[in-house]
Amino acid sequence: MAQSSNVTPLFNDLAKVEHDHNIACQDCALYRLCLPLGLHRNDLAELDEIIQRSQSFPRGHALFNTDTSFHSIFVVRSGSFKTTVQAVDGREHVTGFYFPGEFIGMDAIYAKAYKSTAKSLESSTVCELPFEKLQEFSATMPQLQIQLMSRLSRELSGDKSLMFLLGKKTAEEKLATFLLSISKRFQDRGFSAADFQLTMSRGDIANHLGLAVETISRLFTRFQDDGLIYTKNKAISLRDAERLKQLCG
Amino acid sequence: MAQSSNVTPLFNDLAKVEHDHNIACQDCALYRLCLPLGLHRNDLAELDEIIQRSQSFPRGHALFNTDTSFHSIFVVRSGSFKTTVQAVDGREHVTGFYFPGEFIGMDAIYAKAYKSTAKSLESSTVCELPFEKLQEFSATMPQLQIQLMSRLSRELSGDKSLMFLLGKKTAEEKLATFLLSISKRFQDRGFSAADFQLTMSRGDIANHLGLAVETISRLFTRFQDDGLIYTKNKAISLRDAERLKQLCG
DNA sequence: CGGTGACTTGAACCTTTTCAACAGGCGTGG
DNA sequence: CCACGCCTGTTGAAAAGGTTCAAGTCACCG
Repeated sequence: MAQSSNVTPLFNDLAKVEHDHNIACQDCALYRLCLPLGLHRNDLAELDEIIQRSQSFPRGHALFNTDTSFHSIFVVRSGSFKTTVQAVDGREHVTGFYFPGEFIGMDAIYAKAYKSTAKSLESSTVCELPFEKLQEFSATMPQLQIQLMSRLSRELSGDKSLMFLLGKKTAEEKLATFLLSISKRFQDRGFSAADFQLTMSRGDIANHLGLAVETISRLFTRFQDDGLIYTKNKAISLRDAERLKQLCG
Repeated sequence: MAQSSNVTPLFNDLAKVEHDHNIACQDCALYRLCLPLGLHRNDLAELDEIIQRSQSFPRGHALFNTDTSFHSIFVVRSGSFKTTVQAVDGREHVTGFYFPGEFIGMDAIYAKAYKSTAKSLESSTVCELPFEKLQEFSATMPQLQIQLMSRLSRELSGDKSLMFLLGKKTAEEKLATFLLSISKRFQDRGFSAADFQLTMSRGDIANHLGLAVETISRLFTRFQDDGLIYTKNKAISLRDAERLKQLCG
């Protein structure tokens, strides 16, 4: 288990990502979740050329921050990341968590500057997509363009849900929603929906959900006492996803 | 003052929008804020053809809801809108307010279905952009494509800030931030940054900021007592924008 | 094995919500 | 044009959900 901590991948292919830094898009286990989906074979080969596959970053590595000049958007290849925005007074908000196949840095496109910071939560790798070239390619690959817009739109839609969560949900509903969201994303990636590692700290979860760490801690305890989940440090098992769903509000 | 309630436009041109439903993009006062910015003259003329300019909607008109089938994204031409997302239990969150030149419905692109509802806050008009055609055009107009991505990206970035606001700011900071944001947007549109009409209700503001109506009401009173603002029903004057800015956190 | 940071637990506190009552605008219809 | 009624907004008092503070435990890493 080199870079991704999440137990045994159900798709054998997914293991490949961990070991080969230079695997091509068409052979990548993430293909069906990733940008190239729907591209013609030739186009894909071309796109493949411009993608820069990173070496493994250690936990806590900053992919970019607000001082980094904007040239690329990133796709998580293995591991996981968090993004944060900061206020002048130092307060920080965790705006999202990102897993393999998910895009980071799209909110930087319009200003051509990163407005946020991205940090790895564990040993991780990314595919770097130089934005200029991506845009050039889009001009001749309508499918690529559609994919990019689609990605942006999906994140937008997710953020609206997150706004609802932050603005309207109770602590209990927030955590239940969060756990199921993570579960779903692991499942989509061929991992168990019930048992997984929370790669982020309790502090990160609390921050992301607009709660205090203590509240998260208490909720974990209560959920466990109620037989909804079982936690042991970073590991978590969803014991009653159905009841958890009902708690989402 | 037919459709837009916001006092006297500083740009004379802006008044035109109010009266001529079929004004072309290149003659539109919103041009510099809108999608066509940067398009070549010929391309613009082509784009112009596919844009459907709406008649005036009354206050409370639903531009779309989750049952509407997705065909178009919209640009506000005059007036203002709010978008909301709903939970199964009926709870609703106001995810944003939209003013002339701003885009509505971009979060629907990826699923080809509206996940939210858009309602006019006053008598308003929109430009409807059929999405299929927009995508066709984008294939041959790189500038259009860039504009669309840019718009999506900007909204994304704004939503991250909103998440920070909802998750980390106090009631006071939330309202101060909100007022300055609205002020800025009016200013960008050639209206006074200091004096304007809040076209949305206190309830909408409260909901959007994740607060109770009573809290908003109390804050308005307090801000007024402190000489920061002056309110009379929907009308508001920012008396001390500097101090307001310091309250934003 | 020891130290440091992450997590947990308890208790007091506080900001915001909820409940309740009232005032004020606005639109409708007489 | 005024009166009525309803919805929106305001204000006060009580309640609560979550935070903060404080202390202690636990896991991980050098």
